[in-house]
Amino acid sequence: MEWAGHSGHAFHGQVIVAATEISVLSEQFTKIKELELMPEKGLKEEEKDGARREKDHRSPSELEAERTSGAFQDSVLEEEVELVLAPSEESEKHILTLQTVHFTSEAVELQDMSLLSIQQQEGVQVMVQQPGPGLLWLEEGPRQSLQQYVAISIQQELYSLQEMEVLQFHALEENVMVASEDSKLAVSLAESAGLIKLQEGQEKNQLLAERRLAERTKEQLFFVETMSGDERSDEIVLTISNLNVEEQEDQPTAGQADAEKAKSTKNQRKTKGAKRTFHCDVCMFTASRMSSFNRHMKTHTNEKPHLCHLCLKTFRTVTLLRNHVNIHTGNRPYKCNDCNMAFVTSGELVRHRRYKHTHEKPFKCSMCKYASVEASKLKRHVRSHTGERPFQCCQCSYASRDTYKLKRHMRTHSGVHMRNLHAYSATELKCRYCSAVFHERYALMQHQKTHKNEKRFKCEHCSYACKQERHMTAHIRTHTGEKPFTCLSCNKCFRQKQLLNAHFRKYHDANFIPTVYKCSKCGKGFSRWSNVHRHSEKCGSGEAKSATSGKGRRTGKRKQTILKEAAKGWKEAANRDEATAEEVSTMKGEQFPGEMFPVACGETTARVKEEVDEGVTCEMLLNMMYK
DNA sequence: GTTGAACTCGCCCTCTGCTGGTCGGAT
DNA sequence: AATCCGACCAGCAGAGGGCGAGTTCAAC
Repeated sequence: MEWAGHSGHAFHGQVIVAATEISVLSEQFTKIKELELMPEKGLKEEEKDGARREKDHRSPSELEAERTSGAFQDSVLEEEVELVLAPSEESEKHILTLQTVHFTSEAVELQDMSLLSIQQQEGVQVMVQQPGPGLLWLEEGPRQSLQQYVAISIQQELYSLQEMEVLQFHALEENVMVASEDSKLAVSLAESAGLIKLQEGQEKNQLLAERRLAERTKEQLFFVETMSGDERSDEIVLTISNLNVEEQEDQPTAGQADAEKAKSTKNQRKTKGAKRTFHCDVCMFTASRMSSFNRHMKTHTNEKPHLCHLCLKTFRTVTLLRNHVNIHTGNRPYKCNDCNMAFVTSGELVRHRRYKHTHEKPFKCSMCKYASVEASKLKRHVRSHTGERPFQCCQCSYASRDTYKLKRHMRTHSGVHMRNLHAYSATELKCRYCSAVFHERYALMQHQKTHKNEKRFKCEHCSYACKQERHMTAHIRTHTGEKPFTCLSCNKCFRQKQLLNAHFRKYHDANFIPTVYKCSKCGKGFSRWSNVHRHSEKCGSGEAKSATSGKGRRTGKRKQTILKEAAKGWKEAANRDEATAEEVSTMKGEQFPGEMFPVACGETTARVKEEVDEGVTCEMLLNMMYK
């Protein structure tokens, strides 16, 4: 395994190899990197034409680079360095200790290069201590398990992903039967993932340790992944997963043709009998096919190689890019037959038709009659039953049942709310009740509340005080004698408009029937309720009865309250379908027949009938119900 | 490996109900 | 003169509809 950096930096790792003579120039790695820019293509080429042909297409400089690398590899054979990559327990993840071994040779052009050997220490994670690029040494240990994972953590402050951008592997493709030096494939670490396969049949120049490995195992398949560590650890995690599942019989040799390869692949699977299962090291994902596994692993990366040339937005797949471009071009091939709507995908059209036309709602609530077009809507709805509020406001105790409500709520902590209430106002905001001045509307409102129930308007001519300015205005006229309201019929003048209105009704309105309040004991009539009350205390009758225009026994205000309450109850009953609209409409205009109202309202109806009784028509009630 | 369908997530919108403040008319 | 009450408005929250776009999966 080789690591190569760019921009003159090199981080060169070699599988199970060490050397005292290293003559690898950074620019050679740059060329390797160029090859790696199209790893999939390279992979395809190799799979199609074989490793040797792929090599033959390389430029002379690339060949030179490879020869150099080969020389390096040859040389390192002379001085083997101990390395350990010893998987043990099945499906167990190991953390390797990285130790550094410095080169002593003066010939090493990469002066900062150091050598890393890896020793397994289960559960222990040791960081690289010294800065600068180095060699990563891996040696496969006793092959005991079906799946083995090795995670190597390297502090990001020492080696950024950019510095380790290029990672060159041996055969990377599933079931690729060639894993010779010549079939090296480049995979960018920026892609975060790649496969390395070590297997039987290494060529002469293959690394010694690889030979050891091959001797012990006929096939080793590693999945190598890099990712940024979390914010706290600030490190790069290199995960090497040994995907070798079981020893295979009748395995084809490296020199077989493509047709043979496909056949052999089938044979392998057939021979194996059991299906391979690929487990994602990052999440719980498993896949039975390598292609699915690879595709899934891309979801853990930010790799989006497909660029929209119109807005420079990038996408993971060609399909996504194509859909996106359709948005630019307005190309919406899926048109609704029932309206003029059109969509990019067929799924959107189906959903649209369910919402607008077919009203098919496959997702039904088990607790009520609610049904929805989409599962997410049902999930959201169920929270209204469970009371679950998983979205907590970070600034107050409010929690919402969905993300949008929380977002909308957050506006009360800023945006609309803040601008209206808490924004600084250059103009002075004066208190309407005193001389206080504020520059924030919220502060003004809070201050003005302190004036509530305060008789802040005080007469300068007497001790009179009141709460409202309009009352003070009327009072002042008692001192000034001003009477601005004149009766158009008799020219009599009044200080208040309402006094003029009362005068007009009493003396100039022929239809006006004055309210008479009668004492329930003696029947004496009064024009004001307060006079009846005062009289009844002397008369000993207790409660006086209102006889407003002879239509009721309660005061108008009390009757209104009763009717309002009853109307509310009836309306609720009507909403529960206990009274149809048709039934209700037939009541209109009729004298109050309580028995015609919904049975559920019987109690309320009876009370109203008792307390309000005659003079109340259904129309009056219905107007209250449906106004 | 590609592709399309199904699935999923997230955003924005409307409708509705509740609450508090203000104002003017009624009592 | 004092108080009550309804209309109106603004702000907020609950519930649900509609759709854009990303992800997963299986067939080819």
